Amino acid sequence: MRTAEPVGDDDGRRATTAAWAEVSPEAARRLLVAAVEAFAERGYHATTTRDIAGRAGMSPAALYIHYKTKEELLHRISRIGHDRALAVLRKAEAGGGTSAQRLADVVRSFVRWHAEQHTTARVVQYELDALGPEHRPEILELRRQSDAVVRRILEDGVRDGEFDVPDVGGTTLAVLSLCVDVARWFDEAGRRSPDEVGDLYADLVLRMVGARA
Amino acid sequence: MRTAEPVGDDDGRRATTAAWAEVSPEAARRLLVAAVEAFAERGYHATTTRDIAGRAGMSPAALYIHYKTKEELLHRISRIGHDRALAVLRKAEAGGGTSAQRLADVVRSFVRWHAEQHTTARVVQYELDALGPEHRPEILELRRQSDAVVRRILEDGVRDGEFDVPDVGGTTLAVLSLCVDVARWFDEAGRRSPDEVGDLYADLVLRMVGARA
DNA sequence: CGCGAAGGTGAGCAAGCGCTTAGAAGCGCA
DNA sequence: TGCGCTTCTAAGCGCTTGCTCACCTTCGCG
Repeated sequence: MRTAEPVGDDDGRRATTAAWAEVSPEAARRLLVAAVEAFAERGYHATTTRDIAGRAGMSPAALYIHYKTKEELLHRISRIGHDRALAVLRKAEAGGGTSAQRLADVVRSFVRWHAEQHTTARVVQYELDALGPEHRPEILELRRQSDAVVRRILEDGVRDGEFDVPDVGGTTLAVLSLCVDVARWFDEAGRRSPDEVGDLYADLVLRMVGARA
Repeated sequence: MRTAEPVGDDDGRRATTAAWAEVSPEAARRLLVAAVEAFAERGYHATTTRDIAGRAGMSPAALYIHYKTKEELLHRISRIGHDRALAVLRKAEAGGGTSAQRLADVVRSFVRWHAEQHTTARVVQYELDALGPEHRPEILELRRQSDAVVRRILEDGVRDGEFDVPDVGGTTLAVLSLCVDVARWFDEAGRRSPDEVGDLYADLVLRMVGARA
């Protein structure tokens, strides 16, 4: 049940704002954060430019000083969000260790990111279709690189005998689908913290690939 | 500009149309099938009533003879779709056998349904937020009943020692999330058939709960 | 055959949409 | 102080949206 109507200044909002600290100038950042929240809450198509500007405390016209179109906002969000998610994956992959350790690290941090940044992640992962045809391929390429990270680790694990995975392609799909979908259902008012979900999912995925716990 | 022909009459369309055979009169069914396809393709908010009517080969006004609003269409689709998904789950659960067998059957048939009816499932599972406040609770209740089926089997399996599941609630969430998300990525032109995905996922889930294969 | 109900249409309304424009307000700098 | 640049606003344009309305068919039935 929701307590405060608009957008409470709770942890979620702070986390969202902090994550976009690099965007400047400040007005552009405020608009972008407002857009992330609105898109995540209602979806891209159900969000109006007036709503975004209103959340940022500005007039509707102000939006067009910093962004050419509403779709450019979505593209910027998508681009930065995917970059961040991919960076999280790659950092975990580079941590080293056995295939099982790397897989667990990757899943744990990827899931934690999707839980902590579930507002951003929801936009990034579920509003892809709203991107224009000139921006979509770029984002799809980033997604393919995320797939490749997971697939690589699964292949490593199979090769060195750590994993028992009959269908590497299908399992890659399943693992990523599982992780990404966290953004849809995660609720920061719920019982589980991002860390807990990350640990749980790392364990579940290790079991899926037949690694020894 | 507009070709009177709706979308391609491929397998997907036939499966979708057949699934709604019970809806009558025929014009109402055609509109509903058109709405399912449009909502799945573009999302509820990006779909116009003119688009729906056009796909059904009718004028925009005809829609309002059979449905009061665009939202009523979504509600009807959501209601029937959730009923169907729940029926699939319950039938598999009632099949009997060990906890592991019941879980495998449930996952296999639930996933197969989400793959075969991925057009309907996409609407049912991902356009929930577009429902009005008077319809949403009814649909959420159906979803809770789906959760309960999976949770029940996990609890049974833990009780009789077949499963090793430290966090039943979290694992229930993960299993359902995994199955439901099939609707998002499944592509009937892709490499895997609904049966194959169902088998793969049943296996993955058995591993997740630590059941002996 | 005449008739009323049911199912369909073309035209169009009010509201809301993304986006633009004219001009005001604040700022650093001569 | 006055100038030019950036930032922001009030007003509103052209268009699309969900939906309605007056009217036209079609058809079962006395």
